[in-house]
Amino acid sequence: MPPSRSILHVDMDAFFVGVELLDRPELRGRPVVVGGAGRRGVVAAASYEARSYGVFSAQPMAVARRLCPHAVILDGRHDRYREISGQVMAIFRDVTPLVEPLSLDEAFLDVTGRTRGLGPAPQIAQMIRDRVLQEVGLSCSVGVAPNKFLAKLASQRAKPTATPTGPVPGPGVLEIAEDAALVFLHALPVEAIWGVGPATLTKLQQLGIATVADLADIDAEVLVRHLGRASGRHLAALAWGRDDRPVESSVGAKSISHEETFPEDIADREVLERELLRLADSVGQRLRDSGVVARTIGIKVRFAGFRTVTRSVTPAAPVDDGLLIASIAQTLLAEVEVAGGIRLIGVAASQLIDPPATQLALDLTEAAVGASGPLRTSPRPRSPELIDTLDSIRSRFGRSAIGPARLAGAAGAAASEPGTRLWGPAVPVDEPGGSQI
DNA sequence: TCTGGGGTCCTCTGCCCT
DNA sequence: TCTGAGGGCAGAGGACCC
Repeated sequence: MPPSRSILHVDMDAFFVGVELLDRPELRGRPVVVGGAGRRGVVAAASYEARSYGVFSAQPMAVARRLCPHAVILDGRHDRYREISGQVMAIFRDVTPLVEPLSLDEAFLDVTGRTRGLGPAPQIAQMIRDRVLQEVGLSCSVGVAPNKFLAKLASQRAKPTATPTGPVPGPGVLEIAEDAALVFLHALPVEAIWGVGPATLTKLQQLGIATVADLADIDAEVLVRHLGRASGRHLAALAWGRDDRPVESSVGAKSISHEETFPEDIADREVLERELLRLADSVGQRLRDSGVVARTIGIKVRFAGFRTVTRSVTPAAPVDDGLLIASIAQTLLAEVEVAGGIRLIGVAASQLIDPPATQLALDLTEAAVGASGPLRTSPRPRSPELIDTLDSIRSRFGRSAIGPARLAGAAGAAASEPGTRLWGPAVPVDEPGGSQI
């Protein structure tokens, strides 16, 4: 029997909205929605006042507007959220070094080794809540349990709830003790389990499974047959509250990607290639900022009818130069029929590794050819010194200070910076072009 | 109503090599 | 020389999360 652990799951309450209210306190108490304001935008976060009207995350913004016409709708400011998230994570790391961020607004903490000095885990949880409120000005909810799965369920139960008459505060801290876990767990609907989405739910319902208790009763091999080996075994264990995954404090990114939904579908290949160049440039910049190179480059294309395809290739040498990534992406796009219109395009770098000791991809064209044949457009190799110089100009004057000449003067979606529009296309705006390479 | 952006993980298939 | 089994890897796509 392994020794019992004390795991916390800390989840910020309506984080993006909370950050906006820090900067605009006059909006407190009003329904506030953060997300893409354009025709194809979706809701990224809603205040509990807005949720009382039926607004929720991932909902199309058009629906949110109809449900709550008087809501204040704000565009997201990702840099600001990242900054505040850094302050919150610093508090967590002050409590324990074992912090595993899941996203900007939530993290697992293993406080097993801190209970002797700081008191029982629920007391540590309350201390964290108090500190986040006092030092950052935001509220959060904390789940306390012997493992990650139960801690996450607990934090969801600790949160405020939205009711038709307005928000109702939650307990803030909720502990699921080991001996009470099964009673709590088996009463839940099966979709409460982390990892059971619409597709898995349908399969489980076909097996007559509606609650976690039903799931616990069924033979694990039946689950494996219907859901696959990994998912089947994992769900069978979770149904009994078993989850021995450790809190991992140093998990590096496994892929870096940028994608963009256009305000209108695009069938012009030249425009799409320009978009790929812009996205690839950003991906390359982030790879270099992270000090990694990518073994695999892929594109994602979503057609007008919402069908999505991906294409990827592993070149002979790893890459981190935006121009080269763009060439690879454009080669992949050449295999895709775009005449019917494209609503989304994306570039992804995966299989991230440390840069090789020797300078990578000096012959860039050869590196990119790899297994996939010749590039559609062969980039002129850029020296590491040139790339370093460009990076330092951007670091000093901003990302838009300098960029590929092909992007200069591009309007609308093609002119904005990937990563700045998070929740759908905005209304196209004129932006000044930066310097050119 | 009409579906974002950035991720992770898993499964399946086909290919290559032994 | 041919054939089949099995492992490893790449590529594509699905599902899920926040």
